[in-house]
Amino acid sequence: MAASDWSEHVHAVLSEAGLKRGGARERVIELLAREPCALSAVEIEDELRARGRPTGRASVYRVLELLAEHGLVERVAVGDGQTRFERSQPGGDHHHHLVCEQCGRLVAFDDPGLEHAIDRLSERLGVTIDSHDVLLRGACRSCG
Amino acid sequence: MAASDWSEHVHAVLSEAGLKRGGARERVIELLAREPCALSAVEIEDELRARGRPTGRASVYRVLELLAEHGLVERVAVGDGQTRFERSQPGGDHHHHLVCEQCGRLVAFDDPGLEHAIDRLSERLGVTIDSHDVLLRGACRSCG
DNA sequence: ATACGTGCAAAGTATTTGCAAACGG
DNA sequence: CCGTTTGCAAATACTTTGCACGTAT
Repeated sequence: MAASDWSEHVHAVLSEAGLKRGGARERVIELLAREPCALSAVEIEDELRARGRPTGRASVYRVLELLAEHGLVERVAVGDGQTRFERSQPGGDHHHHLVCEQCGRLVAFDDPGLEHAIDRLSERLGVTIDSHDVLLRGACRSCG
Repeated sequence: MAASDWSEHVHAVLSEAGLKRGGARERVIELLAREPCALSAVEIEDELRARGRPTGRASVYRVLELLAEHGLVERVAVGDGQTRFERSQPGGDHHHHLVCEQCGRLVAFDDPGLEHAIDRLSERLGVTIDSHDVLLRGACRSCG
């Protein structure tokens, strides 16, 4: 799903829910649409300010919470004390992350074998899995 | 590895590192030795106080940090704003967690298929993976 | 008009740090 | 003794909440 499609999808869902548009929300959505990978609320706030579109921190958090409730963004926990967010891929398509222990960068990847292993695991355990996260720590290609 | 073995192992490593024993550290280690699954610093502090062995919060954090540095505990991030800790299994043996969205409980499991999928993934991506975490969200057996 | 949206400031929670006193080897 | 460990309190960092004002429909 392209960035612009995601943004349209978000607007459709929110308007369907009877919500109105507003500046802060538009700014956060626009930013997330272009930045596909895991940003924290503070990073979003800083980036918006840097772009000359300062936005209240509370609004950023509220927008992210709203988007998460509607399944429009995913929360990504990297294990530092911050929650990161990224737009979700409605096609059931999704990715996971590798945190490079040297440069600190977040690298996204996907792997059908991994997804398959999780499906089989769900059957074996006899539990229902709504969502899952896989976090790898190691050295990325440039650092390794 | 049994609880008492872990505790001995911890003492051996720390004494090897030239560290001295102290009350707070002993209390945290003893608790972790008996509780094999993911406790947060605050939970540890509360539990110790409940057992009539109150321990300063800062000490709990310092002990956990120390144990983590020596690879004696693993950090487990469940995505609520807290870091949890559990003793690590030196046999290379380790487990992952399912967070039940209904009762909030943490269920541990392990799965060779999953570990295998991650090994193959590491080769495919051409990266070095030092460690990994898998977090499932869903309904546990009692709730599902 | 009337709900929804926003920003500020204050409060809340998790974690870290500075420091002086207590303690272990 | 001397360096480690501890506890308290203060500082930090992230996130949430209350409230008055602004705005979209």
